[in-house]
Amino acid sequence: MLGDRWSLLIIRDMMVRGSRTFKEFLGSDEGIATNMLADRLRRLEAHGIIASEPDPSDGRKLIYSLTAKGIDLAPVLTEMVLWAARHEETGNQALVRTLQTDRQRFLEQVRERWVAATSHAKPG
Amino acid sequence: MLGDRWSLLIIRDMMVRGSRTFKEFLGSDEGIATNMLADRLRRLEAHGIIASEPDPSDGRKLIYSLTAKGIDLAPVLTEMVLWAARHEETGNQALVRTLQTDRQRFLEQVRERWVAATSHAKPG
DNA sequence: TTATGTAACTTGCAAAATGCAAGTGAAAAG
DNA sequence: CTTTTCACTTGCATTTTGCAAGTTACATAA
Repeated sequence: MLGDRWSLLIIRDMMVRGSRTFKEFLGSDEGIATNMLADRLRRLEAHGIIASEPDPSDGRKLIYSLTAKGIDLAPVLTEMVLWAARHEETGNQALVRTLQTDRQRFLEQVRERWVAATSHAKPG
Repeated sequence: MLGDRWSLLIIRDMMVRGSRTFKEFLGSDEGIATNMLADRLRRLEAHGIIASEPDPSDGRKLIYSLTAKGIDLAPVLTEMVLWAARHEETGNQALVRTLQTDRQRFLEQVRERWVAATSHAKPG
């Protein structure tokens, strides 16, 4: 269900880079094709990992966000980043150091940010 | 590099079920085809995640084992299992409870078992 | 020591997934 | 009202996957 090249990268972009729209996902380093991106977003939404809603200030845009199920993948992604840092050339040095220093704190912050963003999006 | 359907399942089988040979991998629930399995084992070995050596007591068999890089994926797999347990129907209830109770202890045991197995395989 | 079995693959081929390039339609900007 | 922008879709070539049927080297049983 996450066993393909793109799904976890999309989720990572949402969690780490804060990507929220189709165009922002396209801007990621890996270069996903538009049809693939559309398909993966559809599947992730079907699996309840992300949700989408129209942007109130721009009718063309859709805002994608992580569900609770999606944000719960943070520990998985975190361990992947730490593993890659130990054994592969790694991209985001700043993130790696943050995680190495205090992973638990980082995870709490991710969740807090998510709760804040979620609650003001759907008040009630 | 782990972004395909089979690689992480193979590693999981090695860590959780203790699979060590081609045939044992084939016996897994998911039903991987022999050509796929051969290809994935080759790739994982090329990436330094697993290693293989001939079975001294049976010249037909190859014994696959996790490298240090491979065993370091244990935290990733652990978090995946916990995530799946929270949000999906989950298979190995006993494992899930173990992880929920004391993940850190479990990871230490995995590593100890690996060190023991590795050191008597290559003494020195 | 010959026949049979088994382990770890390989090969051939059809089907599915992927990726590129070029649309499309609706909404926003100029 | 024309041009852009955004989120896609479509068509098609390429690549990956998966099934079934070999193949080769070793092991076991008669």
